[in-house]
Amino acid sequence: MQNKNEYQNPALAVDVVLVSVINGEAHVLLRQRNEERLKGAWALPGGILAFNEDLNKKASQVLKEKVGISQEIYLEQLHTFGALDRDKTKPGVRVVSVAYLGIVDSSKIKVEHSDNSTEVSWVAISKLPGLAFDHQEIINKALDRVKNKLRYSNVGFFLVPEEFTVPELRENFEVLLGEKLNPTNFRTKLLKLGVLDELNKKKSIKKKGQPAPLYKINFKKLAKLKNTETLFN
Amino acid sequence: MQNKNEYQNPALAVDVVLVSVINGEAHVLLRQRNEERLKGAWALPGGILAFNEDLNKKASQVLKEKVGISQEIYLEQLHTFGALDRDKTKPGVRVVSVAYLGIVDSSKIKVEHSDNSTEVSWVAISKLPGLAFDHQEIINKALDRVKNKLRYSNVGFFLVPEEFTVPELRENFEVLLGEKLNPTNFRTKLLKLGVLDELNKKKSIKKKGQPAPLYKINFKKLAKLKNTETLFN
DNA sequence: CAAATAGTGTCTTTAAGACAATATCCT
DNA sequence: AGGATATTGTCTTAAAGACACTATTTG
Repeated sequence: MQNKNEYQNPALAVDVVLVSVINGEAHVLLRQRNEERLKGAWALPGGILAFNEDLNKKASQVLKEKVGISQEIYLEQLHTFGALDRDKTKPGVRVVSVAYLGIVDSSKIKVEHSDNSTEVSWVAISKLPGLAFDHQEIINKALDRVKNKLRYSNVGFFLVPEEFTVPELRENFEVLLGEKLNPTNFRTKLLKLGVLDELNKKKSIKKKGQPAPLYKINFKKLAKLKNTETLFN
Repeated sequence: MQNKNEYQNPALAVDVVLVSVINGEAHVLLRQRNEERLKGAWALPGGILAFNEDLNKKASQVLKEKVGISQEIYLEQLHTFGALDRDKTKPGVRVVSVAYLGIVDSSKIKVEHSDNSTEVSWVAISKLPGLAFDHQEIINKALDRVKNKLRYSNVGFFLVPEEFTVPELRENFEVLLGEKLNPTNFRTKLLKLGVLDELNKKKSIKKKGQPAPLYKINFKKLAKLKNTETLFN
């Protein structure tokens, strides 16, 4: 009955892992499926690539359609998952997933319920429910990638709102890297990069102690940095 | 009952970029296609993923089937290419390619003609012919990845034969990075990594000057290195 | 012995890391 | 004032880079 499989192509899905730090913990954006298949299960926003859809455009389109995000955000291709058993609930079905990683500040992101999602929500990494398919594995890979990229690139700047303080940014790094960073040295290196414009305002994040000055990223200067000019390298 | 749309999924190909340094220049392994489609064109070794084939196993299988390589080599997933126009010669055809990157020492690799390849050959980057599909773009991405990974990982060790000299390894780095490295400092850092066993033999690569001592990689020690312990970081 | 290549030791410069001192805000 | 948080400056240590010097081979 399934010998048609020989010449049938696997379906191609695009799944997106949006990562953000909220209240001192890493979160990812999940939706509760409203499709027939695995209805009610929590999963990454994703969709099947149609025959005439461009792969690179699909990720942002998935975000728009499934979770109502129409803003431009930082997205990069993460990895393609094609294990035979990645859908353990239905062995005959074959979907290969091209996963994308997005790094955002959740407060910038306006999420809307689409009728296609029962529920959309930022979920803390420590409180992830059982996820559909191999989405847990995809998330693990995404967090791993973030951790590495924070060290040898400047994607970390996408984690903070337009106006932010140095301790705020540092805390985001600490959360995702899983280690404390020396506040003094972090600050020194950050400012030496020369991509921050100081605003004449201050903000007290913790509601105690000295408020920290607010900065804004100078994206023109950021774009001019070489590959090797990062916070850590 | 199968949904008709499932038959309209794009085909999934796996293409492999094997990179090696030969005579002081970066090379990639190419084959001349003997398939009906684009017969005679130079292309990366690749194949279509069957419905019941595991993605991760496909890359090494492609190498075996298309260019007769049955050895275990270092392979990692590179990127998935899914532009609508990646096959410019036949707009109706849709193939999404999952590209893999392999880093090898070509002298270790035994290539065999399969009846499915007219010709198989290591081709210098500077002498690449026009390639099928978007394979030039895939190669560019591969070389870029190698360049980056040499700086923050230890994949460089896969470039040299079992027994090699420090200047040999350094030259491979220089070629792929596109810049000269200070011999003294390269050597110092390399030996400080502590993953080389010195053999009691010497070898004169250039047939002139003082012969350099031969080393062997201690893979046990190499495996124990942390992510952050690399030649450059 | 001269030319070529490899390796060693040293010095300078730069970055990383630790830490004490000072500043600012809140209650 | 006292606690909490932030920034500044300094000191120490480690790594990176430059370079002169020595060693070993070939012709």
